[in-house]
Amino acid sequence: MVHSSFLPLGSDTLNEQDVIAMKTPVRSVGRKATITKEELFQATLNLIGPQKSIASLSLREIAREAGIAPNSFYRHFKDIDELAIALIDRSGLVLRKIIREARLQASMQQSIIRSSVEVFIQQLDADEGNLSLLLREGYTGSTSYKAAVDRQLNFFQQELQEDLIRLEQMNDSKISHADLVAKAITQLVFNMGARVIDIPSEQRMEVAEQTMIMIRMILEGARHLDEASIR
Amino acid sequence: MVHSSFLPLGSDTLNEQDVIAMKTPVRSVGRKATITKEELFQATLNLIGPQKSIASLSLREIAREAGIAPNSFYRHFKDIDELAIALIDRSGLVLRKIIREARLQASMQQSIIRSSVEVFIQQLDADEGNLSLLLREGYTGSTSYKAAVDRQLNFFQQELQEDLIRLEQMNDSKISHADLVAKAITQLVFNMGARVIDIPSEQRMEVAEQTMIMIRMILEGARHLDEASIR
DNA sequence: TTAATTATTATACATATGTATATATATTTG
DNA sequence: CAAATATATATACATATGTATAATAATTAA
Repeated sequence: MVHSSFLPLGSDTLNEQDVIAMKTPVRSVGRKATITKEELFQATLNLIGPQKSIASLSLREIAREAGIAPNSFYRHFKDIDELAIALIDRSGLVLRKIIREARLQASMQQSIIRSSVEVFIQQLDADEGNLSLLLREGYTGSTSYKAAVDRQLNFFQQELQEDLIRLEQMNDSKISHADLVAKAITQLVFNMGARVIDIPSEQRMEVAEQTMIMIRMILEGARHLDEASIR
Repeated sequence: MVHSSFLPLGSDTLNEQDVIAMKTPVRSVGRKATITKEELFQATLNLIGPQKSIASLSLREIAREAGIAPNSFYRHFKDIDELAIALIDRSGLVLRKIIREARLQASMQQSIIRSSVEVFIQQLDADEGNLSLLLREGYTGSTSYKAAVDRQLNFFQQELQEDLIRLEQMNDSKISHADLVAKAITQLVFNMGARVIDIPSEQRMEVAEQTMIMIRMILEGARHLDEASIR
């Protein structure tokens, strides 16, 4: 728990507890020791969710959650947009961890499909904040948000493409349009993530299974595409 | 239905007449003659865009754009959420027109792929407001927004599935998992729409071509999936 | 230590918001 | 045509927001 300050600033409307706490201030009136960017990130992650995008947050809201004065925000970010983009980049790191873990499992001769999808969903539980942020802001958000998300998705896609080529070579088969295959799979997986994010875990696996079948279709299709007539 | 019965709110599900009936507003001195729901829809569509979701709009903003007093809003909708859901449903109509047109072209023995994707993009130009709304609110927005969008996407998916089955029968081939094929295609097409929405027309066609290849992969894959070993 | 610098908070203000209440004006009804 | 009703506007208010300015406390430099 990083965001909690010593003051009950959480709500605007004071309750009895707050009033009592004010009689014996545990914190010096002047100032909090230090504010880290990470605290502001965490506060933001606490506030956003499947329902609430970054754009819908106010500066004061974030400051309140972080337990700092509104103006202190400016010492760290120019405005919320600047924080948002930094946060998106940060979430991209989480994502790359996922693909790397998936790659590890895939190179263990397991299915790259299963590992990708399952690790993705797994991670969704563990670190919901980061991932949901990425998923959402890719569709909403300003142009610069989208660009930031796109940058991160490209990492995912790129590493996936390399895996695909490597695995196909091992299997002595060859797929056409490896780039598009990687792109399509990325889209489907992220779409899955977006839809799965606010449903209970049990139902998630069903969606995951469906997604795996879709991915199998794409892979099989890519293998047979040359032979197929173009209509 | 929760609406008070004396209000001329019509039905929740809009028909095509409602959409077409866009009256030009007549301004009188003291007061506006009548405010139609359609005017509020239009005002909202004017305000939102690739950058701005419904959730980010204020009631006063919409009223201002519609040229009415803030309080007049309440005569037509309980709050912005109610308007948003009605607007999503309305946009679904546009969508269904698209799939119908695509189906028409497909039954002309043209490729269902090409017609689906091209008509979709075409429509994106003609009626950007409606469609982008649907695309965006499906990922952002409250749970009820998502549900509303989902409802509309299911129409698309359902009709597509029927087309697929019919076309495959005509070709004497058979695909497995027709439902998943329809779902995957729907996802890819909508994803395409979301990405394409704020880029110039020339570049759109490239993304469209890519999407068509992806769809071909899925179709080919579905045809060969039975034979393929499940790994 | 003391002075200088930096980070944080306090106060303040113009502006925007949702909505309650009251009033005015169309439209419908008798 | 007038009364009744439905519908739009005007006014008002409590509250929230971004941010400018000033004051204060912690940290660093001297």
